Amino acid sequence: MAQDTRERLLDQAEALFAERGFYGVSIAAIASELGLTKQALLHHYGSKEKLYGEVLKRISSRFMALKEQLSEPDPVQGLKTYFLALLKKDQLGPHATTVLMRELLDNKRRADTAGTWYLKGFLQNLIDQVKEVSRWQNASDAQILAFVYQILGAINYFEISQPTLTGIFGQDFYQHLDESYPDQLLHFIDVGLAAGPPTGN
Amino acid sequence: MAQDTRERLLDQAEALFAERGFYGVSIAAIASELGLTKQALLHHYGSKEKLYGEVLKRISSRFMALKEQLSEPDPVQGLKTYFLALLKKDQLGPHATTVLMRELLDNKRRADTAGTWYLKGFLQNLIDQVKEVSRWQNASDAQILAFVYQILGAINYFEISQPTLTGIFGQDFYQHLDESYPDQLLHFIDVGLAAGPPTGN
DNA sequence: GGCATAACTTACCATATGGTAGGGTGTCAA
DNA sequence: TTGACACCCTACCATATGGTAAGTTATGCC
Repeated sequence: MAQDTRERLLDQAEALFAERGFYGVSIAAIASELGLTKQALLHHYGSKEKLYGEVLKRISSRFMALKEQLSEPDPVQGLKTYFLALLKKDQLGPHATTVLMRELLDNKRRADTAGTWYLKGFLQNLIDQVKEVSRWQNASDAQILAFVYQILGAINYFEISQPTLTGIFGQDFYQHLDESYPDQLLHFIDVGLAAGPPTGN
Repeated sequence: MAQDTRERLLDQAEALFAERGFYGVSIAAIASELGLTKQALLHHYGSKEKLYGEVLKRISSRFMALKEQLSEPDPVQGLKTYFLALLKKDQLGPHATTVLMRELLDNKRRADTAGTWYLKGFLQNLIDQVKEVSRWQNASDAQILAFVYQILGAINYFEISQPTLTGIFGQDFYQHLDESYPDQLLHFIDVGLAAGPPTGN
């Protein structure tokens, strides 16, 4: 039961941090959602910062677990399943990318590298995988990273735009867009990989 | 002079909202940066919410002004200059995209459509422009929007990742990456436009 | 049974925050 | 000169917030 409460607090924290950001949520609000007082939360996690750290830690461990998606015979196929796993939120939970996006935004101020260590491995995995693709074998790391970042941006930016896009174009259109987006993404991964890095012509 | 103070407050507000987010900044902090008290700010803008609204308003007007970039004889070239203008922050100011990204994140909760009206025109412009490209004439709006969103994501996600990427890979590598990114982006716009929307094969 | 410890609770506090009220000063038009 | 107004300030306030202190209850071990 105790472990259960700890975990449920972490779940709530992740959801609320994603929705409102670190400063937009009070620890009282998180605890209250489970019918507890903030002191229960402080008992388990010590401080708001530590709680937030635990949230990040759990998310990054989920990210690391994604690595196995890359182990496919065809490197292109590996990348595609990997990015698809990022787009679908099954393995990361619905709030992971949002929390990370906020973390990127706040990182300028925070300036601690605590939350970035796992990102390094994450990006390095992707870079190495792209290097397996024949057209990219002679590409520089910067070129590869730029390509990877374009895909990541396409995934994450679309993700956080959902409410806004729904508001603008209506729910039906968004649903249609959401359903076709994975194919669109895979298409452009294919095209991008096949085209290779830019040549200075 | 009065107008000057108003504008400087708005500038400061934009910068600080971008850095720390709406809840991360106090109006006292904004005013203090100019050697004023928060009451000076309240005198000019009434409330924190209204100030934030003015910040958004000014940013969106800058966005609208970008539209003229599209009026080039070649639609592909028009898109390229347009996206390039988004990537370089000359015309939008250094904080515009960051503020908008935060706004997208908070939009779920805010759920007001106040900040989205200009986005509709903005996206519609892009959609119409892509339709001018021969390979895309028969594409659905959803397909086009998906493509546009991939580019927008590539631009904006990269933008907010700067501090993190610098932390991970070092300043030199980031600078190199940053310099080559525009070409990378243009390359993949070219490739993506030339490839056309995905065909169901 | 006794006792430590986990898992909470109610009080309490210092601080920060957005906003109100009202005063002072300069400017400018009548 | 005087009145109005813009501009900005010093109080002041209610509320929210993160965190401490200390007490209560349950649980599990000896």
